This record gives sequence, structure tokens and C-alpha cells, in this order.
Amino acid sequence: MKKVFENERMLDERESAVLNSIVYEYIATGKAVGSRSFVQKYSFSLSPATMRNIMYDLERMGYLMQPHTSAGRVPTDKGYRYYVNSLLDSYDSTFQDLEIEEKIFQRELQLDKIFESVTKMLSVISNYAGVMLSPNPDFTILKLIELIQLESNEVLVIIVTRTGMILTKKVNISVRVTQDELSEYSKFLTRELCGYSLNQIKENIFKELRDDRRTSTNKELALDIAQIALSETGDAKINIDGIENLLRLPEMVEESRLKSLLNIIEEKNILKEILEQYIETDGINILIGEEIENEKISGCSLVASSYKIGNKPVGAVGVIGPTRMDYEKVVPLVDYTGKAVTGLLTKMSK
Amino acid sequence: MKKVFENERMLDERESAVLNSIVYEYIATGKAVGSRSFVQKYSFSLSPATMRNIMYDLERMGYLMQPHTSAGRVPTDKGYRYYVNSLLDSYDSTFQDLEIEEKIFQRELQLDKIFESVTKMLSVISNYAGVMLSPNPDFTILKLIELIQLESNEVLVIIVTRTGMILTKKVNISVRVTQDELSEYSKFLTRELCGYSLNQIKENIFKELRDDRRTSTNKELALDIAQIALSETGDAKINIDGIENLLRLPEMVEESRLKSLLNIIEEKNILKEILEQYIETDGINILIGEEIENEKISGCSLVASSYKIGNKPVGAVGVIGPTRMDYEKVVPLVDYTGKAVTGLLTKMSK
DNA sequence: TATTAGCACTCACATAAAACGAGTGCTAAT
DNA sequence: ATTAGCACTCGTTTTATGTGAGTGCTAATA
Repeated sequence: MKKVFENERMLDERESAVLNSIVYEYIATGKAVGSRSFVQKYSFSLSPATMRNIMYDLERMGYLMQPHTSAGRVPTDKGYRYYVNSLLDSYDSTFQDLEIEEKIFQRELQLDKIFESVTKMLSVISNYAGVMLSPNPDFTILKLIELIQLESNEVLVIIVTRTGMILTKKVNISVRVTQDELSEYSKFLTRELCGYSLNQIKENIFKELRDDRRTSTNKELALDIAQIALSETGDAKINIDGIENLLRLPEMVEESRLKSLLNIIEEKNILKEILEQYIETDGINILIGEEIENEKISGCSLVASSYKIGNKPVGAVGVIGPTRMDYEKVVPLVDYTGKAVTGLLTKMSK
Repeated sequence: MKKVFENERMLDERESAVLNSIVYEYIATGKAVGSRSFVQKYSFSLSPATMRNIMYDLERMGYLMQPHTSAGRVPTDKGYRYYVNSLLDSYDSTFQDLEIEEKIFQRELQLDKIFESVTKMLSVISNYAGVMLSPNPDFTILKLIELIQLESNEVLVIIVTRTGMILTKKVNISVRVTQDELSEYSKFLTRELCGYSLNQIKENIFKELRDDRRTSTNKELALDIAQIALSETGDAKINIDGIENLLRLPEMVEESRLKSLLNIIEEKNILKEILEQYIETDGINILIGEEIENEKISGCSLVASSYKIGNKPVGAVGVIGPTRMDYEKVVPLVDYTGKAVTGLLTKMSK
């Protein structure tokens, strides 16, 4: 069925221009693009007939499709992909005047507040849904650990990271300890663990400390408590805002698309896993339609960017919208937001 | 226009039975109830014509309405209200075998996890949307307060309440203090403030302590820090789960209804305010359609119940659904959940 | 050889007319 | 007070019909 040789041909300049314009037009109007009106609107000095020939070629190569015979053309995922690639090629990531800086930088010191306001901002500006994957606590650096006695056999462990994350965890112990002892432990633990990422601590530092001759036996309990507290440091969290925007879109009213949305709301984990894959990838990542390899989500695109603390990528921000998304507007937004968050978090963890 | 005298008449037994059955039928089918098929289905020994007369009366009294001339009847808010009242009259709140106890009581010790699992449970079981209003921290009782030095001029204040809530707050101070001093302060504050609700502390205890001659001046700083930390203890939080369920409902696909939903997602505060009104009211509260006095929400009903810690009502749980909700199923669910949460929280704050 | 005019054909969509059917209100008989 | 009977209403479904923006193909043109 598929004509592979046609599939793989390079587009000549005219075809490329036509394809990009068609995608652009379709994104703008949402209506299948027909030859006559299109030629006119975009002032191609071509007849509709020639345009039809070009369209026909583009269709055979898999960039366009017809919703039904004798309708105009609509981009396929491959078509969008071509358009987006062209866009990214010519994309200049020096920012002019997006003027969202102050919004983000309103000195939100509470980390979870930052997540909320960033996702909100992404959704409001893009008019689609904003998402943000919080840093996995495991990759943040411990600043301070403190043990507080709640009951004679229950200890509250408080872990503060350089980023300003505050993790709390109740730990049950079998022996009795006094608050004074716990304070000692706190100092000991903070001294030894400070400066390492939670991950490093779990992987290496605990062992090293236990092996170390200098560690007195009664510090073993301190290590036990810390180890338990760190054992299940919560996962990265995902935040979504603005699904309302997606519900408002005409193309989403359709049955199957609506289901995609429900799935996104319902199982945030799906999205989380997808985003997690792109933490390590630098720059802008775009997934179009079926490129999101999850049967439950269709007809959607994701524009995402990772953000870092210092040089270490730790999380991601993004926008979810219909495949027919205004990439031209969303790409710089996500790119900028990623960098802004990087800056903010890096500053915070100094 | 309105015939007040008719409006206020009591329903006789037959009318009452008919009305309740019509509402029941409409809840079950979602289709306007017509005389002929209705008489047949519910084996009234009456002719359709008589039924029409009864319906006509019920309509004039405001319990029913016709979507259009020559369609069957549909309950008005007043009709639902009558039905729900009948239901509540005969409602026996001793629980048989709802078998959700173990789900709730899986010894979730983290309070926020409890909120999530309770709302999830409400939505899954009811097939509508579950909501839960967390206790306002102000009404929970302080168990312990601890100050930890983050920077030379930054203190992390940790407040643990009897319910197991853990509040953290960073406070900037102008003078330098050592961790040892802070530990002293922590003991002092815990000793003095423990056992009072955050509200009481803010309203009275601070003043009393400051007035108290025995309070040495260097404890003033401790009080200052605590006061700042307590000044903006976060509000009660609201949790919603299962809006997907509402989107699935056929009647919600309609334009205006969809907007209501968007409003609920978008502005959780609206819902929060509504729920807050019902914290103090004991037992089951039901708001039907326009009884939810907010222009932005229409076509929805809310079934809510407060929950307590000990004897003090502190929060609320509930279910949001269409006015055409299966009240018969939802009322016991919400009632039970409220009581279960009460039990759980009361136990936890021992 | 690439482009274009011309033309028959397709098909979603809009509009109108007709048939359907579940429902009503009213009146007169039981 | 109840009911049978009947004309009438009106949303829904079905069928028919026209419209228009679009197509593919062919043959003429530059």
C-alpha cells in the first residue's frame, strides 16, 4: 500500500513552502484547506490546479490527508512534524519581550506555590493546559535534617533540601530516646549528610558511615531513623492546570478526544512517565499526536522542556494541547518558562 | 401568575406517592415521564387520564414541569426537594454493609493522603465527583512547635497538631540566634502553647503570655517568631476528585452545564465557601439545583456532611452530581463517610 | 515538461417537507 | 371522582433536494 520510495523523497522548496503554509493555515482556521481559496489567500502565483497537484504529491508522501473525498487537506502527524521541525530550525531562542518574568519571580519562596503558579501561568498564557513535573526529591541536595520526638516511640524526621523543599516523615522506633539524644543525632546527621543528594546518601553515604570505625555504635540508631525516613521520599509530583481550556476547544467536544482528556486527568501517572523521559533531554521536546506512545491519549500534542538546578536537569515543564496547536506561540513560551524555572531554582539552592 | 394557595397546599397520599415515583423514574431513566407508560410501569390502578390530572396538579404546585408542551413531566428543584425529604424521613442511618471501612482505615497516617483517598473513594463509589474540605488548621490543637535554624536570619518553624497535621513555615528574623537558643524557645513554646487550638493561641494565649510577668524578655523573640509563623496558617484545603464522572453524563454535554463544571474546576473557592457554611450543621445537607446560591453553578446538586474531631465539627465531605442524582445511594454514602472520617480523625488526635 | 483551463463528479452540510409517536388538555359519559 | 375518546402539539426521525467548496482527470498551452 505505502509507496516507500515516495515516502522518503526530500521535499523541494516549493513543496516545503506549501506544506508549511497549509499547516499554518489549518492551525489558524481549523478547517480543511482547499486549493482554490488557499492559493488566493497566500498569493501563490499558481493556479488551483497546480496546487492540487502539489497537494496530491504531499498527500501521497504522507504529509497531508483528506477527511473525506472531495474535502480539502488536513495535516497528518507527519505534516505537523515537518512544520514543527521547520519552526525549530529557524527558532531563535533569545527572548525579546515575553514579559512574564515578574510573574514568575514574585519571590515565591514556598516551592509548592511555585509549581502551582508556573502551571497556572503556562495554561493562562498558552490557552491550553500547563503541566509541571516537580524535581524528584532524590536529586536534590540535603541541607539539614532534624529529628523531633512526637511520642516515646515515634519520631518526626524533617528534611530540608537546598532547593527549599521540606519533607516530613514519621518514623516509629522500638527503643526509647530522649529529645536531647535526638538533637545530638540531628547534628550528627546534618554534619555527615549535608551537601549530598538524597540519592547519593541512600546509595553510598549510609554504607560508608556504617563502615567507618569512628561512627560510634549509638549513632547507629540515628542512621537507622534517617534511612527509614529517606527510604520512601515521595516521588516527583505532577501538576496540571487548565484542562478547562482544552474542553473549550471545538475539536475536543468529539467523543474520542474527550476520552483522551479524561484519561489525562484521571491518570496523571501516564503523563508523569512521559515527561520523565524528557528530563534528561536538553532543549524543547515536542510530541505530536501518535508520537505520544500511549494508546489512551490521542489527538493531543505535548511541548515540553526540562529545567535544571545548576547543571543538573531535575524536572520538566510543558503545555498540552490539540495536535492543531499554536506551536509558534507555545514553543517560545515553554522554552522560556523552562529557563526561568532553572534560573529561579538555581538561585534558590545557592 | 403563581397561584400561591395552590403552592402551599399539602400533598395527599396519592399525590405524594406519584410525585416520588415520578422523580424516582426520572432519576433512573433521565427521560421525561409521560402518563401512559408511567401508569403501566408502576402498576398504578389508574387510567393515564387520571394520572394526567394528578400530574397537572403537581405541575401547578411547582413540583413538576414540562420541557415543552406535549412532553412528559420532569421534576423541578422543588420536586427533587420533596423526594429527598421523603427519603431522609425514612432514612435509617444505621449502616449495614457498606464495606468501605477497611478502605478508609488502611492506617493512612499522613493526613493529606487521607484526603486524597477519601475523595477518590467518594467519587468511585458514587460515580459522581467527591469533595472534601480539610479541617481548618486554626481549629486543630497544637501538639508541638519546633524552631530550626536555616540561615543566620532564617528560621524554619514546624507545627505539629494532634490530628497529625504538619505545618511548616519559614520566618525571617533580624537578630542572630543560635540553634541552642532556638531549641530553648521550642521547649518554651511547646510547653506554653500545647493543648490550645491555633485559633485560641492567636486570639488569646499570645497576649496572655506577653502580659505575664514571668515571661522573660528574651522569650519575646520566641513569641514573635511563633506569631509570624501562625499568622498565615494555610486555609482549609479543598479536594475534588472524579469530575470525569460528571463529564460522562449525557445531560452534562449540554453547553451551559459544561460551563458549570468548568467553574467548579476553575474556582475551587466557590465550592469551598459553600461547603464551609455546612461545617457547623449536623447531619446530611443537600442542596438541589438553584439551592446552591451561586449563579456560576447550575444544574448540579450537592450532598454533604460535616465531620468532627471529638465533638467539634471541623470539615466536610460531599458528593457533587447532577440534580438528577441517585440520592438514594449517595445520601448513605456521604453520611457514612462523614462518620468514618470523624472516627478516624478523633482516634488520631488522641 | 510544467502549468493551467475546463469539466464531470463527490460529498458534507443546510434546508424543507413529511411521517411518526409519545405526549397533552379537554369534554362528555360512566 | 374516574375514565374513554379525540383533536391537537411538538420534538424527533426520515427522506428528499439543493448548494458549494472541493476533487481528479484530460487535453490544451507556454
